Amino acid sequence: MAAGETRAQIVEVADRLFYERGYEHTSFADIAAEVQISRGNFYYHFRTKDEILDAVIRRRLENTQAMLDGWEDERAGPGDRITSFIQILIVNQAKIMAFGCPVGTLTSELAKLGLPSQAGATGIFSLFRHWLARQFALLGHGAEAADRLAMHLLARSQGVATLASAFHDKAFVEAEVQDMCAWLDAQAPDPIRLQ
Amino acid sequence: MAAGETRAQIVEVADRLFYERGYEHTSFADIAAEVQISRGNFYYHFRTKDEILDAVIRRRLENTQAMLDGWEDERAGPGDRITSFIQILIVNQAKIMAFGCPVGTLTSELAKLGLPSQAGATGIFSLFRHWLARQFALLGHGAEAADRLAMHLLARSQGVATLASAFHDKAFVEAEVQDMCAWLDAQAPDPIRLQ
DNA sequence: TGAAATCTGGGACGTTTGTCCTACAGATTC
DNA sequence: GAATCTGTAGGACAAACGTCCCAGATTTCA
Repeated sequence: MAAGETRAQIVEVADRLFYERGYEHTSFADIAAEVQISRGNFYYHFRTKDEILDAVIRRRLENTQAMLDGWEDERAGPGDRITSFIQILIVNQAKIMAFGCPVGTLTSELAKLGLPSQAGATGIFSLFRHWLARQFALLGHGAEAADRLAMHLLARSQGVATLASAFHDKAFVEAEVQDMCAWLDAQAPDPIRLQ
Repeated sequence: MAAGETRAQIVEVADRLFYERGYEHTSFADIAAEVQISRGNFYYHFRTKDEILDAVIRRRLENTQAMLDGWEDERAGPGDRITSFIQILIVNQAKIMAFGCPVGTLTSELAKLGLPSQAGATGIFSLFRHWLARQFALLGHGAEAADRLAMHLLARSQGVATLASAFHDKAFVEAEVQDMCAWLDAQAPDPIRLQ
């Protein structure tokens, strides 16, 4: 098999398992079994668990950045782009109700484990934060206000994800998404609303 | 030592360690070391890890109920009581910034582990949910609207806790708390506001 | 073609995990 | 005072963990 291919498969499976089972509760053997390689081969690509975690976080950073860039290309107005962010809760509803938000739950777990990779996981949050802040700035808000709005929206979506996985309540998620969209509509400071 | 005393100490330490390190990352040996008892003695009181988890969840249910009951006695109006709930984020700020919300992070972890105790952890959320809903009902909202408001506020505080532990941003927590209090002020449906 | 580099499989290591057993100390009861 | 019950200590167990080594298979390239 090609050089990077096995490695990429490992990272992809690890990414999924870390999300579904948690980092600590996922073992080398679990990942190797799903990729269908031996533990020895695994060790050739990743020598420690921290290395896999770093690779997974890097992968998530790249995927997140790509998703945000994609929205920036597809969606004409900043309001529509922010709406795309809010709609993640609908698009990924099934997974979120089962396992929570991938970013939030990983960050929480790493915070308790006290691993240095915690900073990387927070970095994924930062991508969303700064991207959202930029969109709010495009809506006409000053830098400080835009960041506050970004953090506010990020917090709300995190809260919805947490309660969604606790109560498995689809109607609650939909109501909150609608509420966030309505809130967004009210955040255009100038009379020219979302174009 | 008296019968229940050692047992109570075990549950108390386990409660703290499950919060600070996570359930999975806390071992029998960790708890026994902090209580300063032998693993053998530990086994006399709790035969499996699930038993400790159940005891910890029961303890949290009781403590939470006691806290809510206390607010019901101390605080005259439902608005003040809800404010007490929001203020948890300020009172427990240091711990929340370090380890997140005890309820939210435990629920997330158990959801990934697929343990049957997950229902118990969600029960702690339910205590807050129904207590908050009752307060909103006392403010004059119908049962359905009161529950929606309760879930909304619960979600917001969860989101703030998650981002607080990710970014360690004290100012953000304070701004969100202020915002939630302002939001609460606007939720009195009749002209007679919080008394 | 043959040597070198890359990739893979299978097993081994020391440690830690949850779980369990047994022996003993102190109190309680008859 | 003997017998019983309750609480404690310390060690033993198999399994799983992260980590590591090494002998081949495969590919690369001179």
